Amino acid sequence: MTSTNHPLDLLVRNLELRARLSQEDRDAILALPYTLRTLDHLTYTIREGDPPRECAVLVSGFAYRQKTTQDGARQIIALHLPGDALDFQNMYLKVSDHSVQMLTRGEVAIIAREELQELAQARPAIGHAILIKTLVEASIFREWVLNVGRRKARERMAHVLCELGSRMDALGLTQEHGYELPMTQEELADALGLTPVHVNRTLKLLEAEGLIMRTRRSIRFPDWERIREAADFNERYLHLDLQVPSSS
Amino acid sequence: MTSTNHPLDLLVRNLELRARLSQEDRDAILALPYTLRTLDHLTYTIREGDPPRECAVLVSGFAYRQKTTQDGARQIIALHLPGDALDFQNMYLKVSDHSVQMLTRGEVAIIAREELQELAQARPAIGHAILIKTLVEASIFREWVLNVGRRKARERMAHVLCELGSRMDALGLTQEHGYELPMTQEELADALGLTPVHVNRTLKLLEAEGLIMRTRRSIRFPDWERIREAADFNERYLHLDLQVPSSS
DNA sequence: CGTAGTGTTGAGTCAAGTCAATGGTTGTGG
DNA sequence: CCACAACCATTGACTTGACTCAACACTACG
Repeated sequence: MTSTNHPLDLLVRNLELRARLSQEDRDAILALPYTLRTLDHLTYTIREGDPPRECAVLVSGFAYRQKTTQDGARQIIALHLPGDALDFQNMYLKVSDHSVQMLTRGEVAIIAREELQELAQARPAIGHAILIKTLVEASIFREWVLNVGRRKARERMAHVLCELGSRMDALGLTQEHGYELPMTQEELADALGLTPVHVNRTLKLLEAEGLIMRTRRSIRFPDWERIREAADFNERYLHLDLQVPSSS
Repeated sequence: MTSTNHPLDLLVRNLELRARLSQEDRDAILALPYTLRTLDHLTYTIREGDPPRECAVLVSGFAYRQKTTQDGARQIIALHLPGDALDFQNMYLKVSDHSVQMLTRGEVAIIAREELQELAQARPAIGHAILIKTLVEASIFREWVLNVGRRKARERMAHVLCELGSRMDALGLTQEHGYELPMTQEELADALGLTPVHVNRTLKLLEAEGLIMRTRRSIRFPDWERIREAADFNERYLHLDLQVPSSS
């Protein structure tokens, strides 16, 4: 199922969605030494408390960021799609403050932290692109604080479904406003700050309202505008366009 | 009340807590052109939807980041202390995805976005320091997702009180584990994803448990270890030490 | 000394959680 | 190919943490 392309191709395309790269920049990224590895569901890429030594780039499959409280409650902080670098948030810090784990089985390209840091320093455009990516990730964290802090279960659920839809769409992973949702209801609960039981009820509610259609793990939106509104979803925070400041 | 020092001194010291700067770096920051301005409570530094043109550095007073839902519910995403740059999160993006507002009256040094960006590019150590600061801010966002998503009101409240205590302590703004809490209960509620009424009850509960002492807006912790435990507070996520990777 | 903004308290309601049982799917090994 | 096991989804009955509404008290400042 691996494409015939270079595994880091997705990363390059992902960075280029947000920042400009020259041909040399692209080539330099593709020239990075890496190890390709297939990871199972639940495999950790990094654990809270560990010093980051490498940066994993998701080639296929999905992953998430996660923190837990003392008494074991888990909160999923972010979801990651193919092409995402999983460790930009960690690799410049001494100790990781959260864990990253595979949401599905998938492939990962592992790059040594120093290699990536040197490249970012040697090629400012790449360093800039990485900065932009981390800033956009931070923006998503902020939206999640709002989502979990101030929206009710129905809107909250609709909101993550919209976010995933938009982000998958930007990567061309959707089929007519529908996609495979690679999460169990328990995982959804941990992303939303709810219980699995309530997630189930909320999904059924959205379904009864005609806002979503479900078959097993696949989600479709019969009317994007309607769910967008129900979710209070505004994709501005995803910063999906090229981040070249309007110079004036 | 302005110190006789350079207004950007606090920023330099703040950056140096996390990254190494040379004397030339320090001087270069202090040589930045800026405008000093006194802002009242609730004045916006930047509004969601606006293009960032400048970066405000907090010289005195407090500020916060904020987003609101369609129906007007507000969530405070982060709190800022003197020395914090309020717009690192925005200034490399085309449009701001959230607002920043003064929590108290205070002074702000305003620097043009391009000036700061050019400096960051010309002096890699400064660029690196800015990157580290944004990464630490992102770490705090993540902890807030966990706090709001998975902790009950009592722990949640205790947790922000601890965070503020720790951060103020790092700046030398506390007196024996106590500090002036510059927020109304309504603002606290918006930071915690609760209602003002419940904030009031939760504060009284913590007080009754002997975990905090209050007089008007001032907070003291009779027993830091006890509240730390009650809050499930681990300051790792604040990355309070110098972020030089353990090379091995 | 009056007024506006905060803080405090009580009573009643509701969204979401808990507990517990039942049903469905998928994958695996006999 | 079937049967079982493990995991996941669904549902109902009940509980609870947090919200709402509403009144009242305090404090600071003009």
